[in-house]
Amino acid sequence: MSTISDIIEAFILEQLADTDYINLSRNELANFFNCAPSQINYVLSTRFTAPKGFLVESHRGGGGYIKLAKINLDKNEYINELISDILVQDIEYNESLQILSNLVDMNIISEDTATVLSYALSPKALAMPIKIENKQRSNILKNILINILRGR
Amino acid sequence: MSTISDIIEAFILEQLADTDYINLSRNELANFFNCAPSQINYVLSTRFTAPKGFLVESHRGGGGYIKLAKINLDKNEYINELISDILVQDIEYNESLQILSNLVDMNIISEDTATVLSYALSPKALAMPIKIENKQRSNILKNILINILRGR
DNA sequence: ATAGTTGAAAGTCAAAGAAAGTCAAACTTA
DNA sequence: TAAGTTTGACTTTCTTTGACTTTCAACTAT
Repeated sequence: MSTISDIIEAFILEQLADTDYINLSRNELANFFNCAPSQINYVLSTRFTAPKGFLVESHRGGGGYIKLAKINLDKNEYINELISDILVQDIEYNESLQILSNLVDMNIISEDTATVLSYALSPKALAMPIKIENKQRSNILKNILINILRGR
Repeated sequence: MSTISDIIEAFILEQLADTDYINLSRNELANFFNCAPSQINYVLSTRFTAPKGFLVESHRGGGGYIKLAKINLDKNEYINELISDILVQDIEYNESLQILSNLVDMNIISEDTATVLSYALSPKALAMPIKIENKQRSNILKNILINILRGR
């Protein structure tokens, strides 16, 4: 009935119960649960996604780790909506400016930061031989928001 | 988990805390930390790089040493150097973090802005089916700097 | 003095080791 | 059968180690 993935999920959730983030060792976890290391990736990518309120960050190599953080999804409707509805699509430069200005109005980022971000999201900054500008912009914005949510 | 390299980095940073430069003995350091001498080179070349604001100078032979100095650049000089020398190449995530930390030190951007930018420049934010991540990062940073220069 | 020798540094580079990531095939189960 | 799960081979990234090289200063012998 309950799969290994469910059990691992429960285990991780428990670790996360009274703290904002934890550091995992993929190999140790896999060893502990007697499963393939990639099973951990499977659990993380199916159960600990951004829309569900989690942020995953990792390092490879010696001393590598996986950091798993909770983000506060219910704090702000607008950001939630951005992450799960709006930013799943490609975003034009003008739309992104509108979003930035909203974020400033809501005191989520400062005006200065918005200005710098507008440079970062400009068509020139994202110009590339291959035409994926709007997807990039969307992806960048989404990542900013997810990380901002983690920090509060 | 922190590696030997991290520990050596912290040790060196502490030595540097209240002075502009220090002289290291590679062999003594390696001996102290019980590692291969070349490990010191590894730490220096990955953690004490020019974009992060360090200058390494050394002499071989008897009485040899490694001199490690913090450099303090003039604002505009630094920005110009970044634009014309460093950001003509592709930039790894770690390098970009070093650049951001420098920009904060020099009061070119605020700490908050740097944090948000670190999200925008993270491998995840720039992940795309096509492998142009480092070029994108460089391009975005360059555009930010050009616009900052223009705006003052 | 001058050239050559020696030993004490530091540098280089590639191989080995230690993580985590990817992806598709095989397996389960509703 | 379709969706979700499990596994394992292969890849990528970062760290550690060691063998070999280069440089320099001090010492020797002429």
